[in-house]
Amino acid sequence: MTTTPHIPVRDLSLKHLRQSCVNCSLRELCLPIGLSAEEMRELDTLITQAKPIKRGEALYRAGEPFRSLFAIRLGFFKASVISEDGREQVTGFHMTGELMGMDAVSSDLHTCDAIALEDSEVCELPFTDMEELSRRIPILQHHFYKLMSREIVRDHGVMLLLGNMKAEERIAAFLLNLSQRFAIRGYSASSFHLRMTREEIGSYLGLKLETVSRSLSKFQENGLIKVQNRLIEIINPDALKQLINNCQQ
Amino acid sequence: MTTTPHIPVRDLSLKHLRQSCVNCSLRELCLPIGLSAEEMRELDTLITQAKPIKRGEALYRAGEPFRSLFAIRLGFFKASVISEDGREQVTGFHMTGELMGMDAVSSDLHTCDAIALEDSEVCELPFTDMEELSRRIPILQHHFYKLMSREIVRDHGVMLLLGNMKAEERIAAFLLNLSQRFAIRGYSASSFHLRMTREEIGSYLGLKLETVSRSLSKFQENGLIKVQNRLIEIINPDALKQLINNCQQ
DNA sequence: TGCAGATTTTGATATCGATCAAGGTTATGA
DNA sequence: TCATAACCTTGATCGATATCAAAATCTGCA
Repeated sequence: MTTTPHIPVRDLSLKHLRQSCVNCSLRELCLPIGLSAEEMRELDTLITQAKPIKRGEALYRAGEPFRSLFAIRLGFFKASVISEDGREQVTGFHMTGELMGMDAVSSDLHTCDAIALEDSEVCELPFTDMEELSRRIPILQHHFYKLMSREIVRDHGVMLLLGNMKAEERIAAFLLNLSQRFAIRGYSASSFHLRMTREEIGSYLGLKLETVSRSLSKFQENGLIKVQNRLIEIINPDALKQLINNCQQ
Repeated sequence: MTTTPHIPVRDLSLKHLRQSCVNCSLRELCLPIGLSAEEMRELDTLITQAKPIKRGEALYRAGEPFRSLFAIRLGFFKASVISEDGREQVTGFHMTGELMGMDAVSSDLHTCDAIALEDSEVCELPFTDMEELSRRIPILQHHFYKLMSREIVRDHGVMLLLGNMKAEERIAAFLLNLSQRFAIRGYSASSFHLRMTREEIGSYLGLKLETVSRSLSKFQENGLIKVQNRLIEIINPDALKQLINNCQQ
C-alpha cells in the first residue's frame, strides 16, 4: 500500500510529460527559477522523455562514463560508493524532484552507484547541453551552481551526524529528514513507507542493521513512533527533535 | 621550523602577485584549464589582491552573507560547521591552491566557519562576477562545475571514512591524504607539520582527541611513523595503506 | 497457495572508543 | 626568563554499539 502523491501524475504522452517534467515533478531543478516561456521551451528540448527504472535496477554505476545528470521524475533511489575493499557506504537517498549524478562532473565518470529502491522514472539532462544552455540563461547557470552547493551542504550535515551523534540521535534525525521531504512533496509527514532495508539505513548512518532495528523498537516502546516493518508512523515528532538537540557532549 | 615550498613565492608587488595568483599558487582553480592570455587577463581583473589572514582569524563565519569564493594563495585553513546545540564538526582542511566557500552558494550565506590555522593569504573571487565571466569563458564555467563536483566527491570519501572505518584506519587515511596533498604542492610527502590540534583532527575524523593521540603513538611504536608533537614523519607508507584496505568487516 | 530466501527482531556477549583523571610538554606573552 | 595556558600523552574504567546467534516475519516467485 503506497500513499499517492497530491501532485497527480496524469498523462504520460510526450507533450504532457514534458510539460509536467519541467513544471511539476522536477521541483528542485526547475520550480525555483523564473524562466520565460521561451526559455522553458529550450530547456524542454534538452530533457529526454522520462525513462522508467525498475526497482533494483541501476540508473548508473560507479566507473561508467558520465554524460547526463538525472532528474527523478518519480520514485526513490539510493546512491552509494563502494570502497576498494568492498564496503558499501550509502551516501544518500533521493526522491522525486531531486537531481542525481553531480558527483560525476569532476572526473567525467560516475563515482556512485544509483539504485532504484522502487519503480521509478527519471529524466535525462545531457550535461554538455545543459552547460551550453546555462551560458545563455544566467538564472539556469546560477541554479545549477546552487544545486551543487546544496549537495555539499547536505553532505556536511551527514558528516556532522556521523561524526557527532549517537545511534538514536542519528535515527531520529533520519526519520525527521524523511518526514520533511515527504511533506514537501505533498505526502504525509507523519506516516510513510521506508523504501530501504535496515541495512541500507545503517550504511547511511554508520550503524549496523541490528542497531537500527533496536532504535526503532525503542522509539516505538517510548511512544515516539509506530513501526510496522517498513511503515513508519511518527507519533511524537517533538520528542524526536528534542532527542537530536539534547545530545550535547 | 617550516619546510619551504618548491614553488617560490617571490615578489608581492601587485603585478607579480596577480601573475603568480593565476599561474602558480591557485593551481586547483586555474592550472587545469587552458585559458588564452586575454581570458587570463580578464580573470585577473576579477581576482582581488591577496589578503593576509592571521593564524586564528576567520576568513568568514557561518551566517555571514556570501559574496565571494576564496582561493588560498598560501596557508592552511579548517572549515567547520557548528550544530544548534554547539557541537563542532570540522568538515575539511584546506591548503594552498584550494577554493573555499562553495557551500555558501546554495543559500547566499556561509554555512561554515573558515579559520586560518597558520598565517595565510587568500584571493577573493567575487562570485557574481565569476558567474558572469564563466558565461563568456565556457572552459571556466566547466571548471567551476568540476570544482564543486570534486568537493562533493571528497565529502563522500569522508562519509565512507566516518561510516565504515575504525579509528586507526581513519587516522591512517588522514595522514596519507595530507601526505599526498603536500607532495602535490612540492613539499615533502614523508615529513610534514600538522597545522591542527589533536582535537581538530578528532573532530574531522569523528574521534576524541585521546583516541587520535593513542593511535599516533601506536603507529610510532610499530614503526609506521615518527611523531614529535605536530611534526609527522611517515616511515612506512605501505603499511599505512594496508591498514586502510585490510579493514574488511 | 506455499515455499525459499530475504529481511527483521531480539538476546547474549565482546570490543572499541569514550570518558575521567593526572601528569608532562610546548607555546605564548609579560 | 619565567609564568601561565594550551595542548598532548598515558592509564584506568565504562558504556555504546558491534558481533554472534537464533527465531520470527515478510516477500516474491513458482
